[in-house]
Amino acid sequence: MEYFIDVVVPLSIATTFTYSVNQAEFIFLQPGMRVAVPFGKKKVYTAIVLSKHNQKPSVYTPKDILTIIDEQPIVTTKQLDFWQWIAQYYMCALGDVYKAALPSAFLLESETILSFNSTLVVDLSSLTDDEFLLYQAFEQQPILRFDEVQKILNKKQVFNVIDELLKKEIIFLNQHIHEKYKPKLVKYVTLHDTYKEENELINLLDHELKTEKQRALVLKYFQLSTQKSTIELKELLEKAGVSKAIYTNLEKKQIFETYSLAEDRVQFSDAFLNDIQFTELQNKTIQSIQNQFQQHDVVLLNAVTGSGKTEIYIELIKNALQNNSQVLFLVPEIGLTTQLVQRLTAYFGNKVAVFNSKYSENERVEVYHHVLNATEKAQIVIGSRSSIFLPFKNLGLIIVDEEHETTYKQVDPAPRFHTRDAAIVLAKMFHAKVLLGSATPSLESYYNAYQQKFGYTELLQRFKNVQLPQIVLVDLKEARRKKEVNGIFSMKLIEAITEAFYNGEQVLLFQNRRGFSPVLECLSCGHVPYCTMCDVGLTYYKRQNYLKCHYCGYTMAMPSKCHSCHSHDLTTKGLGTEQVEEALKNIFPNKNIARMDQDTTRGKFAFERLIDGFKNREIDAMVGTQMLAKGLDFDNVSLVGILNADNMLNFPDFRAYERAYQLMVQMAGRAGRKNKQGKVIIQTYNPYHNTIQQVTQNDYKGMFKEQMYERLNFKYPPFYRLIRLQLKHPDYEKVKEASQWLASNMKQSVQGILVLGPQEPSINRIRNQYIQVILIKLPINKSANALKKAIQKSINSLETIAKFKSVKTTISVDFY
DNA sequence: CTAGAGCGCTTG
DNA sequence: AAGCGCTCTAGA
Repeated sequence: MEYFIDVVVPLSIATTFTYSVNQAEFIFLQPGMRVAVPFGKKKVYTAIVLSKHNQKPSVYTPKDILTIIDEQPIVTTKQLDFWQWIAQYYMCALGDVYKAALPSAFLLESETILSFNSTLVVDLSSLTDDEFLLYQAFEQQPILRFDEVQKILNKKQVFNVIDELLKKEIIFLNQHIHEKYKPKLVKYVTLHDTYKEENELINLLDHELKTEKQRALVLKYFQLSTQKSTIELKELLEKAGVSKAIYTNLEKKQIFETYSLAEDRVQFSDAFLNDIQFTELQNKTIQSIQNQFQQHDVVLLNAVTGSGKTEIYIELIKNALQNNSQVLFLVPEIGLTTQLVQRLTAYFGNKVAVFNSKYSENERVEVYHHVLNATEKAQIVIGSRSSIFLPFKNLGLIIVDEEHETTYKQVDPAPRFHTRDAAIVLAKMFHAKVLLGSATPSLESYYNAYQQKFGYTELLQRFKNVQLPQIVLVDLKEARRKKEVNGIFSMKLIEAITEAFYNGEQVLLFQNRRGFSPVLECLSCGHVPYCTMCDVGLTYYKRQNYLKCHYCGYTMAMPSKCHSCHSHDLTTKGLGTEQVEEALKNIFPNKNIARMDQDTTRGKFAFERLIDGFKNREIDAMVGTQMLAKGLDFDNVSLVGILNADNMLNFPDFRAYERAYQLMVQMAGRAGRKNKQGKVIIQTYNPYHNTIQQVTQNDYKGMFKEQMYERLNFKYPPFYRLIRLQLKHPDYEKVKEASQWLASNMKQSVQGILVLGPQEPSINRIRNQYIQVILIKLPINKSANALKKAIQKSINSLETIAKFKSVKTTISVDFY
C-alpha cells in the first residue's frame, strides 16, 4: 500500500499538490496540519494537508514530504471548508486564501528570513545539540536565510529545529523590524494594600485623614471603585474637585498608589460585568434584535451615530458568552478601534483579544492559538478583514460594525473577498448569528432586510435624546454672486468656525481630495502635466513644491514653465486638503490646525498622534479626507464643514450617490455629541441635487428608493451580481486585443450573462501597464457557480493563446 | 558564432 | 516565487 497526501502551497496556483508519505506519517497526519515540502528544484514550502488517500498519480511520481511540522492541526476542517468557499466564490486559488488566512509566522518559506532575538537570556542547557549549533550561528550573524540554516546544520530537515527556536522566542520570523507605536501612558490610582481591609479603612477615614479635601478624595475614590475596576487619576481629581497636590500628599503617605497603563493595552484583573443602564429605546432595540434572531441568521441594525450602539453590542456579546460561544467583532479599520477596545475591555476584561496587523507577528500567532484552543483569553476577538480567517471552534455571534464601509472589500491581492458577505457564510457554518450595524446601511444590506432575507431593527434617536445636527446648505454660486465668500470658504462657514473657536469647541473640515490642488494647467495652451507612467494628471503639492501621482507615487519638481509651450503662466485648479489647511491657517493664524489624509498619516504612528492630539484638544481644527468620517468619536466637535459636496457626486461610479450620502451623513454624525446640537455646513454648487436634499432631510429611505430604481433600471447590484475583469499589459494594443477576444468569447460561450466592454477605465495606464476592463453582470436568480465556471473557462482559454499569455487578468467578484 | 540578457514555463 | 531552459540580440 502506498500513502499520499494532497496539500495546498502558499502560492497563487489553481491546483493542489500530491506528496507521498510513509505509513506512520499517514496515520499521524490529519487535514489542517502543516508539512514542509520540497517544491521545484530548490524551494521548500509550508504546505497544509487537505486530504489523505491511496491513489497513486498516474502521470508523475510524487515527491516525499520533508517533515511534519505540527502535532495538532492548526487549521480546522471548518476553516478548510471556508477557504474552499472563498476560493470558489471569489474565483481565486486556494493558495491565495491560505496566504491571506495564516499569520506569516506560520509560513516557513525557504526565503524566509530568520532573525535573532539578542535581548533574550537563554538557558543553554535546555537546547538540543542542533538548537545550540544554530544558536551559536545566530550569535555570529543575527540574520540567516533558511538555506543557510540548512548548510549550518548540514541537513535538509531543519523545520523542527527552527520551530523549536521560534517557540522559545530565540529567533523571529520575517521581523521587518516592527517598531511599535508607543501608546500614551495613562495614570491609574489604587489604594495601598493595607487599606484594602475594612478595619484599616475605617481607621483611615476616622483618624488618618487630616483635611476635608483629603476625605473628599478618598470618598470619591470609593464611590468610583464601586463602578469600575480601574480608576484614572485625572478622572478622580476632576470628580473630587481637588488639586493634584492633595493626591501627591496622600501618595507620599502611602495611602494611594499610582500605576501607569498604555491606553489601548489596559489589562483588567477581573472583568466588570456591571449592568449597563439602558434607555427604554435601547432595551426595545435589544429585544427586537433577539426576536429577529429567532427567525433570521442576519439582522441589520440601522442606528444613527450617537444612539448608543456599542451598549447594544455589549449586551448581545454578553448573551453569546453565556452560551460559551466565541464572538467576532469586525471593524473596517483597526486603527480606529482604540476607543472600542477600551470599552469592550472595561466590560469583558481579558476575554477581549485584538487581532491587529499593527501588532507583531508573534502577537498575531498568540491570538491565533488562543482562538484555536478556544481559551478564555480570546473569547471576543476584535479585528479587521483578516480576522474572519481565525480558527474558531464555537463561533456564536459575528458583529459587523459600520457594515457599509467599502474597506471591507479587499482590493488587492487575491482573495478579493467582501468581509461582510464572507462573515455571513462563515457564521452559517457555525449556525452563528450575524449583526450588521450602521448609521447608513449599504443598499445591498438594506435591500436584503427589505426583502426579509435579513431581520431589521432601527434606532433612529440619539442617546438621551441629543438632537441630530442641524444641517445648513450653502449655495456657492449664490454666495459668490453676493460676494459672501472668502476664497474657498463661504462667510457662513467662517462665521460658524469663529463661533466654535470662541466657545472652545473643535471643528472638522472635510474635503475629499489630497494635495494642494488636483490640476496644474498652463494658461496659454491649456497643457496639463501627466504622470509619465500612469494616465493621470499630477496633483500639485505646495509645501513640497512638487507634482505627485496618486496612483504610483511618482513625483517631479514643480515646473517653472509649461512643458508644452514654455509659457510661465501656470495656474492651479481645484481644491485639495493642503490648500484648505493653508487657507484656514491664514484666516485663523493663532489656532492649531492639522490635516489628516493619506499624506500626513503615512508615518508609522502619525495617525494615532493626530487622533490623540485632537482628543486632547491640542488641535482646534482638523482638515481631512474621508478618513475623518470613519467612526471617530470626539466629544467636543460642534461644527463639521463639507467644503465641496459636488466632487463626491460627480464620481463616475454607480455607487457614487450612495457613497456621497453615506459620507456626508457620517461626517454630520461627528458633530455635537454631548449636551449640544451640532452644526453641519455643506457648501455646494448644486443645493437642489437629490442626494444633498436627502442628506439635509435625513431621508435614507428616499435615497434608497431613488437609487434602487436606478440600480434596477441599469442592471446593477443588488439586482445583478458584478464581476470585474481587469486585464493589464505594458503593450496597449495587446491588452486591447486580448480583452476584445475575451469579451467576445464570453458573449458566445457563456449563456445568460451580460458582458460590458472591454472599456478603457478613466485611468487607463498605471505604472506603465495599460488597463482594459470587462464588466460582467450575472442575474441574481441564476446559479452563479455554473456561470463563474464558464467565465473561468473563457479566461483559461485566453491564457492558452500564445500571444496573450503575458496579459495579466485579475478577477474581482462583487466588485466595489 | 558566442555570450549574455530576458522571458515564460513549471512546480507533485 | 524562482530556477531553468529556451529564444533573441548584440558584438566580434
